[in-house]
Amino acid sequence: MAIDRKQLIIEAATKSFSLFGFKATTMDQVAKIANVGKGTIYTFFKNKEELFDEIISSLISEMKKAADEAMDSSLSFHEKVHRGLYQILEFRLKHQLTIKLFQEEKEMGTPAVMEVMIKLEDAILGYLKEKIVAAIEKGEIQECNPEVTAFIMLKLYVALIFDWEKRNEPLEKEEIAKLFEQYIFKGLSNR
Amino acid sequence: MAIDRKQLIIEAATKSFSLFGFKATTMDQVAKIANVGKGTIYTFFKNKEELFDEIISSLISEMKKAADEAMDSSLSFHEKVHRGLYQILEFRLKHQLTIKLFQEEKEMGTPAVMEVMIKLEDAILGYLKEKIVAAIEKGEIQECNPEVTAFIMLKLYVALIFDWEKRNEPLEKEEIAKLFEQYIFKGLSNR
DNA sequence: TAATTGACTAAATGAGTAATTCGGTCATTT
DNA sequence: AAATGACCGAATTACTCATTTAGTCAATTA
Repeated sequence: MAIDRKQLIIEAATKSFSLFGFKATTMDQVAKIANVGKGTIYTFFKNKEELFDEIISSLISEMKKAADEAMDSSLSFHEKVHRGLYQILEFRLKHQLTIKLFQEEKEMGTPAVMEVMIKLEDAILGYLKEKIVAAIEKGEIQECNPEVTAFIMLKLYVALIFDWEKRNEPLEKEEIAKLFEQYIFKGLSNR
Repeated sequence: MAIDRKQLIIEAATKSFSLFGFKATTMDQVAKIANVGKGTIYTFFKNKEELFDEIISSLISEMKKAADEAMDSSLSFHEKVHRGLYQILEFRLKHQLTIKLFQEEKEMGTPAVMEVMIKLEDAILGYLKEKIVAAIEKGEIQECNPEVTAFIMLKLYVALIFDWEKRNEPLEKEEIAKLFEQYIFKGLSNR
């Protein structure tokens, strides 16, 4: 069988997006890295954005897989959410592509990138929401609005992992888990 | 007594910063609005940034005053924090200057504005921290790290008031209070 | 003849630069 | 002594034009 040109293109584009970002990646460059004529790219993808989208979709799948693997059905809901969310946010910190895109979103506000970041956040929120709905059904947690709860959990994590670090010493993974438990799962009150 | 030129300048600058932002406000413009020679501004303020700073300092005082007034010593800690924080964040939504600066920070990243926004956040966090320390001493809430707790409370509020609205129907004041109570003060857990 | 290619085009970009604007000063005026 | 605005160098902006880029399509290849 001949070489899988589509796969070559995806790999080349992923490499280039990770290295230079979306805007600074040219289709000529992708074609060259993939050892493929530029026209060939357009037989598989309608345009640059669609190529980008396909790459992001696999990224989202990878994230879900990583989160699922970090969970263990024997764990409490609280531990599950903590490990899953932490895994997803670690992903952001470790994978070149997500780092580059995060930076490009902030610094240049490239529209295609902004769009894709919203998609990414939606995927995380949807994933979380599923877990929350299941936990309510199983009676593991109180009745609550799953949408708002997913939103609060994600924001709290992002704040603790990314925002806190901007002005303070980073928090340890265990500290974050403890804070998460203390606030979301126990509450501060004395009564 | 002759007209208070310093006050005129402050008022003119506040108006212009509110209307056009920091960067787009020129000292000539401020002088013209204040009906004052440009040189006069420099007898009261070292430079444009110092003028800006003085305006922000009064803004912070105003915020503190508004928050204090919204609290009532007969209220529970939870109600106090909710009302105080809500007041402060309402302030942001209602006052032209804070709206403009918030926008300028995001869209243009003007250095002087970024600096001032950090100062503003620090003021809010410091204020919150004080209230938390007092509440721990009085036994109204559990032992906790006041810095982190203030940070979490502010982030949660900002998320619920500003970020949630970006993609969903705004939450009512009462809903926010309820969510705040449910998560920070009671916790989600069933155990 | 179906898949692949790269020269080509119109549109977008950005480097270079000329012109303008701005923050801050200070000699003059009030 | 206080206030002013013309003035200055630095910074920003507006503009131009050469280059680059996404996407097309006629020619080529297998």
